[in-house]
This record gives sequence, structure tokens and C-alpha cells, in this order.
Amino acid sequence: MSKNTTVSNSVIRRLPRYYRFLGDLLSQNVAKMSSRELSEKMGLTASQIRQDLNCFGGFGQQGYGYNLAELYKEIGNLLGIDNQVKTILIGAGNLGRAIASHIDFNKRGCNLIAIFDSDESLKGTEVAGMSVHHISKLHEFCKENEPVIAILCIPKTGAQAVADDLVSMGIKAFWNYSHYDLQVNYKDIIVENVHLGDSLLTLTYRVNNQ
Amino acid sequence: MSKNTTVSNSVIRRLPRYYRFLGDLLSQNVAKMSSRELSEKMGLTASQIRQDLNCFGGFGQQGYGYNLAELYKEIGNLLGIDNQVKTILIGAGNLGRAIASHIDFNKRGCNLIAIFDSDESLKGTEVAGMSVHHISKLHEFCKENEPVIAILCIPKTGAQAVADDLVSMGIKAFWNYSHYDLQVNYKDIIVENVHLGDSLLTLTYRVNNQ
DNA sequence: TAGATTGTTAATCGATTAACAATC
DNA sequence: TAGATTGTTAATCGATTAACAATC
Repeated sequence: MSKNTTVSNSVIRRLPRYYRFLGDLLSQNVAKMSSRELSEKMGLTASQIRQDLNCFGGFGQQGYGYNLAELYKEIGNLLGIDNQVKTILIGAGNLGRAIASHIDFNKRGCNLIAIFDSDESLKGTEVAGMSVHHISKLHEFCKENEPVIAILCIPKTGAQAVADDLVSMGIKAFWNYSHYDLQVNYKDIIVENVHLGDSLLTLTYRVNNQ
Repeated sequence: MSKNTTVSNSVIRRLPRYYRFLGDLLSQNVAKMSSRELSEKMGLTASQIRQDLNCFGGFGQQGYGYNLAELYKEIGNLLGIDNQVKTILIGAGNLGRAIASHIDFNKRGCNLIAIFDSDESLKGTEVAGMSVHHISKLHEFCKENEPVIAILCIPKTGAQAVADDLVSMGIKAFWNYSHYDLQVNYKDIIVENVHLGDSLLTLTYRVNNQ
């Protein structure tokens, strides 16, 4: 059902939001919807919704609209929700622990299988139902379990070194919370930088400039 | 020194990143830099950097480049770092506590002055050196202290009601971590939605599609 | 069938890049 | 002065919106 054209980054960034809204509508027992109705709920144009969805295939039906259950399933497939990619988390500080507990990884196509920290005193402590490993066990663990995604909740200092290590151990993607822009260095590795500080600063800017 | 043209959202989103890179360079004692050198460090084009900065004023010098200390200060002023906007946080769960402790608010132009939660059992517990207030004290507190920014680390259910309340109490801006898109409802209120789940899902998509 | 709404092409808009004259 | 690099205008590129024929 999917087309062979390259999908732009702008479209990819909107997919999770579509998925979220569709899930909500389904839980309210809405069965079908036109692009116009959906556009009003999401604050987009109907045109954009139709363009976006048609990057992947013709999920609608002329004269009817979109079957939401079907569309939800299709987008879930596109995202790869069922793949349950093996994921590890590095850094069990405040933020790392919150991410581990707060994010529903399974619903986002990921399976969090281990947490590591360099602090000896955190070794063995429980986070999100898992026991924290010391970072010295990382190499052995990766060899055995071949995780694909690494979440970095570590300080800027050392982020580069840890990322280099992880790439050499076969990690293919980073969800990066460190104050460090990883994409600069790795061409073939997938990186999603989450700069919470930058996000707050844009808010600050807008508050101070109307 | 600032110009009167409206600044596009794309430019605003890049400002914090410029600020971050400039801060790093200064801490490495780099005093001056041309747009081309900076573009190589940041993975942008020199043209874009010059265009971006000229939205706000001519901060460079022909034949020389940019004085980094001066540029850093200018961007800090634009962002409003020194304004120290009064900020409150609603929701002292895993995520709320991590945000409170992990983010350096003062460096981002904000002053976190109070934390609230609806859970009676959290009342009085310490988070980031502050004592958690029960949500019933919110109205009185806002009347007295007039906070401007509210951080929402609460579940989707109730987010709407809490946000409505906060708007009526004079809150002007939201840093929203709830799984709920606030911008749909308020036209004049500034909202920065942080959808960590959506961020992870785009990574999942890319991992599963090359 | 008639009405509705998609899928898709064409037009518009905005953002990025290139080019270069101004100038330090 | 000559060289370098900005500030700014013009050209290009990409993303969004509008329009409409296809079709359920």
C-alpha cells in the first residue's frame, strides 16, 4: 500500500500527531471522518492532510472520507509500532529515571531492555521495574542483546565518547537528551535530539517579544 | 539595534541553538568567528546564519566576522535571558520532578517559584529545593505572585481544565508536557508543546524505514 | 443518480541558498 | 590599499494551499 517516493521530513514529523489524534477519536468511538473535519480538529488544512496521507497510499474513499480504525492501523504500520525495537537507556539521573518511567515505550514501537549508569552507587537500584547496570557491563550486554536504539540522558561532557562507543557496539539510532548535537558527527546514524533547554528558550523569547 | 520586521518561526527556533554554540565557543576562549567558520561547526550554511542574524540587526563587521562575546550578549538580550520570568510547575510526578531538577531555569530567562500537585501525599515534599504545594493553593498563590509561565507535567485528562484555570489566573504562556495539544484552544496565549512521545515515534519511524 | 470527498496537479507562499556590492 | 567578510538583494528550492477531475 505504500508508495516509493521519498517522504519529506515535515511529513514524518506530523505522523505521530496524526496517530495520536486518530487514537483519541477512536477511543471516543468515532468511526469515520473527512479530511475537512479532521483538519478542523487538528488545526491544519484539509489539503495538507490529504497530501500527507497520500505520500504513503490512498487510505481514503471518495465521497466518504477516511475509516479511522483502518487509517490508524495503517499509520501504526508505517511508524513500525509492532516492531518493538530493542532500546537501552544510558544515564539513570533525574531525567533518565523520569524518561524510563514516564514514556510508554511499547506503544511507541520500542522495548526498553536495560538501563546503565556510570555511578557505582546507582548499580542495582530499581528504575521502571528494571535494575540499573553499571556502564562497565555495556559492551557485554550489547554483544549479547544487540540493542538498536540508545537513549542518552547523560551530561554533555562524555556524550561524544559514549556515543562513539555505542556506534562501535552496533547502535543504529540515538534519542539524545544530552546538551550536545550528535548529528554533526555521524552521517549514517539516526539521531533525534531533544533539547529541552532550547524548547524553553523559544518560549522565553516569545514571552519577552509579545 | 533590533529591526522592526516580523521574525519567522524558523528563525526563532534556531536562536537557542546559536546561543548554545556561542556559549560553548566562548568557554573555549574563541573570540571571533566568520559566518563560514560558524556554519561548518553548526552544520548550516553561512548564508543562513547571516540572514538569521540580520533579522535582528547587523551584529557583524565586514572583513572581520562576528565578535562572539558581543553576539552572545545580543542574542541573550533578544531571548530575554535577564528578564527572569516568574514560572510555576504543575504536577510533581516523575516527569515534573525531573524537569524541576534538571532544567537550569535561570540560564533560560525563567525563575521557577513554585511547584503544585493535586496529590495530598506529595504536599510538603521537597523538589529542587522547593516544597510542593497542594493545588488548592494555586489561586491564592497566583493572585499574590502573578506568575507568567506555567509548566504542565500533568496527565492528559484534566490538562484542559487546569489550563483554563491558569489562563483565568493570568498565566500568559505554557510549557506543556501533557499529551494534549493546547494551542488548539487559546489564540492569545503562548504555548510550547513538548511531545516526547511524538519525538520518540519519529525516531521509531526512521529506524524502521532506513 | 446526485452529492460528497478523495487523490492529484497546478499555483502560491515561505524559507533557504547564491551572488555580489558595500565596507571594514 | 588589498583582502576578507558582511549585509542584502535576487534566484532557487521546498512545502503548503487551492482547485478540480476522478470516483465512491
